[in-house]
Amino acid sequence: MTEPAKKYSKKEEIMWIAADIFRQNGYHNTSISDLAKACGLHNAHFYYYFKDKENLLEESLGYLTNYFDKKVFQIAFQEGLSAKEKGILMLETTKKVFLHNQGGCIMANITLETAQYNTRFIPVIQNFFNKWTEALKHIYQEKYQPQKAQEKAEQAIQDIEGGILLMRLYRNDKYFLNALQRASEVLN
Amino acid sequence: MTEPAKKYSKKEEIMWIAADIFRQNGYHNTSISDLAKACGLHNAHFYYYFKDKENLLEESLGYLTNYFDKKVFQIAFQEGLSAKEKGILMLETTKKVFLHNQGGCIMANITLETAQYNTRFIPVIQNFFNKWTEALKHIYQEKYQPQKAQEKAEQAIQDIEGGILLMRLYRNDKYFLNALQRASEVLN
DNA sequence: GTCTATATGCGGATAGAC
DNA sequence: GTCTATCCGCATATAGAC
Repeated sequence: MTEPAKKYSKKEEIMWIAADIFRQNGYHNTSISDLAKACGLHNAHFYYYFKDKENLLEESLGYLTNYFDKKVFQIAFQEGLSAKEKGILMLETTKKVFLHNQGGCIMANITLETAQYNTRFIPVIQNFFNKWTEALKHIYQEKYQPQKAQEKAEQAIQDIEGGILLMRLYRNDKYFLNALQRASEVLN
Repeated sequence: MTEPAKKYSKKEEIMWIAADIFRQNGYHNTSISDLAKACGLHNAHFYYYFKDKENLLEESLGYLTNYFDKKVFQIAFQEGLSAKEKGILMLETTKKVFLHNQGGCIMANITLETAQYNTRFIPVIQNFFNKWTEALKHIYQEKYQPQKAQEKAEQAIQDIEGGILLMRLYRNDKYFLNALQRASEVLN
């Protein structure tokens, strides 16, 4: 979640910054002008890269899912580490990512803000949570049967997302950190 | 969460309906016109009851917290029931309330949509979660020490709120229902 | 690829008649 | 208390010059 070093395309840089603004201010409360200011672009120039505002967010969410997959979820499938080590490493990375820049999870935010009347973002966000669940499940499977590992993974993700909610509401990390702790204790 | 029978004031009826629209469509994506249509009022008439849109939501959230407290959270403090009975009754009521009308929790939605840049709704939503936590903690205390009961209550609420998120994302109740199940198993 | 100008509509909110 | 009319600003998006 820190700014990408160069070698990234202009479009990728825009998606990166846009995702951060959307996460903090919400979809409907973020204007093209807000994004333009943050990106150092003129309003109209967004429509050169993206068809419209929805498409911009949609592509940003996909880009971010890719980032999470490479930087976080893939840890679960690394060779040469024990389940406990992979769990701790992945949850430690999860912690850094969700605490970045005042914290929060754009996937959860967008889901709760729009899911009821707009299905456009649903598939890409489902893809994010599918990958996350698969990763945790894979780790938990070294200790539990597949069905049980799946349940534990879902429970951990729910606990973490609920923790992020309370963290933002009470401006206190503990709820989120406790959830991470519990997710790693599953492997004890 | 079903419509209130009459004997409620016009203002209460408005808050009730408005909360439902806000929950489904989000704060910024709900216009005064949307609310007016749903309430059978003219746009301008809202400003007779409420100072502005923010005040309308703020009062609605307070009204709803009151409703939850009376109908759900107070179950924890009823006389003549065992902890297990109170837990099951309270969680069963929780289930009905959050599954109503396509489901979702307006407190979580508004927090994630606005908490980063608008502190106005924070106190009333904190009050909601405080009351919920106190209620669950009180039930769990018949089996756990206060500190442990507090942790279990927070964990249950996080699990439930994360479950509501996944329920809405995947259009599948199971995540939410599993969380309720786990919250009641704490008492086994 | 980048910028200026602008179309067009809807948002929240108010004034004031009845 | 209720309704009509309306102000004003900002939103998304496009046209088109350079």
